[in-house]
Order: sequence, then C-alpha cells, then structure tokens
Amino acid sequence: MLRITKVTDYGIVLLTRIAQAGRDRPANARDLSRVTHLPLPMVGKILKALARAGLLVSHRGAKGGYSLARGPEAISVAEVIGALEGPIALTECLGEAPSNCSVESCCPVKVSWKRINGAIQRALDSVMLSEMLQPAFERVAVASPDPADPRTGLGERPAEGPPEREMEIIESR
Amino acid sequence: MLRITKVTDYGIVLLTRIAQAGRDRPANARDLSRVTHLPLPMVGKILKALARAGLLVSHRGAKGGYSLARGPEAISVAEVIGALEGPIALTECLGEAPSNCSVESCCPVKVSWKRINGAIQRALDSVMLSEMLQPAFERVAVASPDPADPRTGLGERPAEGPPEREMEIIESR
DNA sequence: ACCGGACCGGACCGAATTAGTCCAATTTTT
DNA sequence: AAAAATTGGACTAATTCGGTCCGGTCCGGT
Repeated sequence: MLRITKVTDYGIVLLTRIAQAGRDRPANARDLSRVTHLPLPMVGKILKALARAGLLVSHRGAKGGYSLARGPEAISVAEVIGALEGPIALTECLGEAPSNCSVESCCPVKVSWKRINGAIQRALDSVMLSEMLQPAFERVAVASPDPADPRTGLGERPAEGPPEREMEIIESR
Repeated sequence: MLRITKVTDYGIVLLTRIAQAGRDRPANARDLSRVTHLPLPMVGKILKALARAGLLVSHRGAKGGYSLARGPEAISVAEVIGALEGPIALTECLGEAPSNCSVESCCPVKVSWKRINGAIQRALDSVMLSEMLQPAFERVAVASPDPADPRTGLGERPAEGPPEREMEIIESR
C-alpha cells in the first residue's frame, strides 16, 4: 500500500491538463471532465480544493474556469498532496494534530520516522508538475551528482526546456 | 497524509523491541504488549503477520515466542511495510491488482508516478531495522540509482564533501 | 436588466478500509 | 498429562474514502 488517495491522483492529472492548456486560457470543470473521463462533480470538488490551497486561480462567470497560479515548474507534487490530503506525515505522531499515541512518550522509533518522513517530503518536493507532463524523459530518480557516474539518457531527452532538477531525496552534509 | 497504517507503525516498534531482546531469547506477545503498552490482541495479530511473511520465526509452546528471522541490519523498513500492508504502490495502477482506473489507457502521469514510487521504494528499502534502534545514526537511507532511468549529469546541488554514488537521505545530527 | 454559464461552500451517503477483539485449535515444554 | 504459548480465522466497530448533490454567488453576454 502506502498510497496517495484517488483525489490526489486525479488532482495531478487535472493539473497537468490545465498546464497543457496554457496560462491565459482558463480551463473549466466541464471540459476537464470530458477530456479526463472523470466524473464532473469529482472534478469540481478537486479544483475547488486546489484553488483554495492557492495552486489554482479561479475565474468566475461565463468563460470562466481555472488556471495555474504559478508556472508548472514551480508547483511540486508535494504541494499537491499537501493541498488535497493534508501535510505529509507517515505516522500519526508526525502530523500536527495532537496525536494520542499511547506509546509516544517512550517511543523508540519516532525520531527515525521523522527523518524518513523528511526524506520523502523532500523527494516529493523536488518533483515538479512540469516533470509530470513529459512522461518519457524526465529523470525522477535520485542520484548523487557524481561526475564519474555514467549517464545514459542524455540523447533521448527532447531538446526543449532547460535541464530540470534532479529529484533529490536528501541533502548530505 | 500519505501515511502508513498503525499496524505497520506498531510492527516496527515491536520489531525493534524483539531485536533489542537478542536473537537467542524469543520474545512472547504478552511481554511485548506490556513493554510497548499496545493491546495484546493487536500485538498477536501483528506478530502473526510478520511471521507469515518470514520476518519473524515463531517458537511454539511454553517458553516460546518470536525472534527475528534475520539480523536487524538485514531487514528493511520497506519489507515490513510490504509484509503488513502489501507492496508499496502510490497509485492504484502501480499495484498488482487489475486496477480499474478509467483513465489508465490514456493516463499521462502513470509513468511519472512509477518513477517516484520506485524512488521511495528504494529509499525505504535502504533503511534497515538496525538503524531504527539507535536514535543517532550516521546514514539513514540512500536511494541507489536506477540503471534504467535516464538522467542528465547536471546536479545543480553544490556537492560538498566527497561525491558518492549513493545519495544520502538523512544523516545524524 | 436579465439570463445562463461557471465557480463556492457545504452537507450528505454508501462502500471500503482500518483498528481492534475473540475463540477454538495446535504445538511444545515441563 | 497439564500448562503455556503460538496459529488461524472470523467477527465487529469506527474511521476514512470516493462520490454526489444542492443552494448560493459571481460574471459575461444579450
């Protein structure tokens, strides 16, 4: 398991569609529902949540719709998850709620979870929406900036766009 | 959100306790329940599952109990998660079940999720139970590079310290 | 000024998952 | 033989998830 909710999954799909549509043309819920084959009420619900979280801006009235609040390279997957299902917290005691874990006071593993959680948070934070658009070529996995590391994929990437950031899971020190 | 289940959380705690007890002395469910303050039936259920998955070996009868099937440095957090809540699959379509996602055939983001999922999998795979025991440890996790994953060589991160093949996810403070 | 398209903010419900419990059977030690 | 301990499965309650619906508000076009 360890899965994200369907709402979040749908949310990413919707955001990629909106990004493809372009910044100037807001996309409305009905069209998005048609193109993604997702039920309209669901689409509306998700878009509302994303707008409330500040990832989308809404344009009301006729010819209205939603458009990205920022460029797709400035929206991380972690933000989307955070907007649609709350902050990333692998265990209950890592959340912000009071956490009534009976073991917490003497819990031997909380600190470890905290670090793992931070690592995943950073990983998800470094994957941008723009990287979800072009499925074939983005490098998502992690690697250290080792110059001796043989790189294999340079040739297959489309020439457009600046080289994106690697998904860095961590920082070393 | 993005959380693991409580069962998994408890499972890790129990495993660390068993590991601390040592290999030769099996720990029984009652004692574990007492020391962890977790309800006994829950403890039994979790230990059963872990034994079925091959992470624990059970010794029946009086003076019985459970002990680790392998050393704590050979059991990864990912394995525990896999044993208690199934394989790590961020989205439904990444699991092994048939996945009735209506969008799958034309889903633009599945391949991206797949890579993110792989990265998290590797990260969790590299955190060993032995590392959960001690509050301070040097390296918490690394994600090894995926050879099938195309990447560019431009890590924009200022690589201080000796560049390693593996990336350090976290480290001790 | 009106009307229709589109978003807004909820409440709401059924279904699936999760959390937790219990009991009878089996096995091993004493 | 008896006691101690695990095994396996069924079972229930609570929470969350997925999905829907409605009245209201705002905006653009006629």
